[in-house]
Amino acid sequence: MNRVLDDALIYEILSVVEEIPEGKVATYGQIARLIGRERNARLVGRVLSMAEFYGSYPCHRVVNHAGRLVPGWSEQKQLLEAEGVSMKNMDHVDIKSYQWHL
DNA sequence: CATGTGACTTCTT
DNA sequence: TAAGAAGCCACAT
Repeated sequence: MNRVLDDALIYEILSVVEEIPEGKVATYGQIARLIGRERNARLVGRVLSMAEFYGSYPCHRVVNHAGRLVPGWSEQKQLLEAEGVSMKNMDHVDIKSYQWHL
């Protein structure tokens, strides 16, 4: 099993991800900053990779700072377009216009 | 134990 | 604005 990461950290991350409104996207760094771990963006990505194991979360609304989608995840593009998020190109979303702001 | 890679960011040249 | 370096965490070799 996987229990390497702190359950508290996972809860915090998933809580924030769950708060992302429909039609908006957030970056790993932004999430990391919200939970007080600005430099731990990598952990956010790792947690999201196994987020489905913990439950159903809108992890498709999370992209990197450049708006690039998750490599090797073809569904993400369709999921975002279905929410009204425009694509910059094949693998990048128009994060400049759809980034989640508090 | 050392190195390198990965759903990453930010600061500095 | 683009490119390089540093920072940080978990995991594979």
